[in-house]
Amino acid sequence: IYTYNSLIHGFCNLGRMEEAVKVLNEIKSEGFSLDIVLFGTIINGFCKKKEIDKAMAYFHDLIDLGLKPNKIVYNSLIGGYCREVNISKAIELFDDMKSKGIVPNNVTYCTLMHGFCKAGQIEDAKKIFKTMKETGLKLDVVSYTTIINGYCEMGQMEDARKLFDEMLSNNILPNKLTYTVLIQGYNKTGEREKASGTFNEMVERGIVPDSFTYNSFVLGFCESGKIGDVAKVFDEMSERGFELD
RNA sequence: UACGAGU
Repeated sequence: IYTYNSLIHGFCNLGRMEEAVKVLNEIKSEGFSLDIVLFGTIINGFCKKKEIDKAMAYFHDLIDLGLKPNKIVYNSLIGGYCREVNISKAIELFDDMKSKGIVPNNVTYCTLMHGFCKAGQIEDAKKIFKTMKETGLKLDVVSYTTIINGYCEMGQMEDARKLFDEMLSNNILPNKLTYTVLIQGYNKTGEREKASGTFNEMVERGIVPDSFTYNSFVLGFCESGKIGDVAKVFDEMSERGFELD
């Protein structure tokens, strides 16, 4: 059943849900019973494909079979609704999960914060972040990067930087996503020097930029018409063995 | 064996 699940997971990652479902049905016809992990895999697959209705159908199926939805299943579904910016449905599930005694974790909260940010509800995202601290959850790099990204999208770079510093003082190490988010934020506000400073800081910390980081960084130069700097970065990328696509 | 952040 682990093997089957891995196979289904693979199809889900490729977005090939018809085949994922086929494997799931094959398991049933071979007389195995579906477990919560298999449901979790298929539900998450449909959530990622923005087919939340199908995901919800499996959610009801598993309940009908007498299985109990767990934290992962709820997190996936909450993420599915957030992806289509249906915040009220996401919150409905969030409440439902809590009413069943399931305690939200970092993933749950980050998913919600991300959803709020996407919906432009940064204030609500901030509230979630506050709740996370109050409940004594161990914030991690994803928690911080998610909320920092919310501030960056609003162009509130002073606050973003404050949170970044707070993160450091809590001994949570930023990664390339954290830095990329900051660079994009500085691009948004037109603070080119800070974008460059952030990029340099990242490299000094020994964090290796990837194509997302470089793209964001270069975009800043493009927007200010500094084509010469773009060429410089391209050269550096080639030296680092990056294929320019 | 399934869930969260960046162009």
